[in-house]
Amino acid sequence: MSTAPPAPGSAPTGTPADSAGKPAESEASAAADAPQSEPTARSPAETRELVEAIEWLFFAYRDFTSDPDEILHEYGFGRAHHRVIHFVGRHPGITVADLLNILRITKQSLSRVLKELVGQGYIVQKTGTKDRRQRLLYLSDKGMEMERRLAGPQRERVAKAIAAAGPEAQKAWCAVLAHLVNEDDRRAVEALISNGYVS
Amino acid sequence: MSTAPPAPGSAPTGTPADSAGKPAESEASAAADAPQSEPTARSPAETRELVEAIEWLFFAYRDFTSDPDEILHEYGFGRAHHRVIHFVGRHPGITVADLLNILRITKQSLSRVLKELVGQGYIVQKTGTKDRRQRLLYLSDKGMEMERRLAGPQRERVAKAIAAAGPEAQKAWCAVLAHLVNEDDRRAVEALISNGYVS
DNA sequence: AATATATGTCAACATGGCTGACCTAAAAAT
DNA sequence: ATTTTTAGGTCAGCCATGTTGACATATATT
Repeated sequence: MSTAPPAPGSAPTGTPADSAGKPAESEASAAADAPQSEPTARSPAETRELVEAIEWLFFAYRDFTSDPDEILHEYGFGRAHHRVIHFVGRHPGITVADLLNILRITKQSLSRVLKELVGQGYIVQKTGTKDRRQRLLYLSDKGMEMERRLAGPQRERVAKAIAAAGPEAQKAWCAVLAHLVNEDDRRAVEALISNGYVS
Repeated sequence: MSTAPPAPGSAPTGTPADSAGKPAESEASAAADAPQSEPTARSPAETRELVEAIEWLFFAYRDFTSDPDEILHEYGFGRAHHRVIHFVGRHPGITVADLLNILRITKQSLSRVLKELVGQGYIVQKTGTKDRRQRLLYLSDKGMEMERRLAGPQRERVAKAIAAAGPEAQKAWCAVLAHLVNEDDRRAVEALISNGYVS
């Protein structure tokens, strides 16, 4: 997706996210005000590599989201729409509550884009059978076509990047990404991602 | 930084970006409308791994940007401020034009946050010596302290993720990230990142 | 029958993108 | 020396997409 997760970080939307900067933090640094665990001591070299890794993430995310953003513009949509289209596409029949949990936005924000997508026929809603309060969400044919257009260039970009980085890069890449996710959420996200290949 | 690159992808402030979704694209897929190169044919298994990698990036970015976002809130700032603070911190004396090129936003947008940061004493400006039209940007002591507070938790997160993924993960991780950046910009970004460790 | 849940909706507001027009001072070109 | 270009700023307004709070409805659950 071309999203920069909500405001969290943005940045490049996404809005890619923001990173960190600067030299060898004197002890005073991060512990200054936050009730967090003391920052692990690191050598200047380690700090430097860390800062560089963070900046690469910023720039990578900035460009990663640029392809879909352009396409979305043709439709008059934004990143928020892409996120919804993506997750509905990957989890046909997903509920509004699940979507809210994934996107970490308010129902009012979701409502706005969802209304547009349903109104213009990209997403269809069906009343849940087990629980009739639920609105199960599906892509229409039109929605699937848009989803494919959005996904195409982004997958191409990621595929090339992984290929260029060598054969074993994919596992390492995903492992780091997984460990960037909050520990509390990691198992749930993993379940979501691996069971998501519905059809 | 907690940015989600501009809208591009958007999100957690690191705004996280949007990803892609869905099953084994029938040939028609991404080439449908875009004048791009034909999407490389991929097996369902390859597609699946690709989609999963993209989703991990979304969730990783979402959480990656969450730490600074909270701290920024204390100051009454947003991700946009973090991005500026970060790059000024890492490139003392950076010009407005360079910053615009990195952030890929308009000068009016940058102006808004820069004005606040300068007004509240987090950033100081000096007139360029070679070219007196330039305003060279530096963090004040106050700005450096904020920068350290913002960077701390984010570095901690990345350091732990890399450590958890194994020793050689860092190189692979950065290699993939570098190749996600637009090819045209890659060399410039690399130069920026590696010469950035100024002090 | 009472309560809790899933979802929707109205209204108002904040942030941070954007465009367009226009201004100044300094550098570079003629 | 005059003109043009460049670095930067500024005003005004718009748009996308977050937020909070209050309230409504239908269905499940107790």
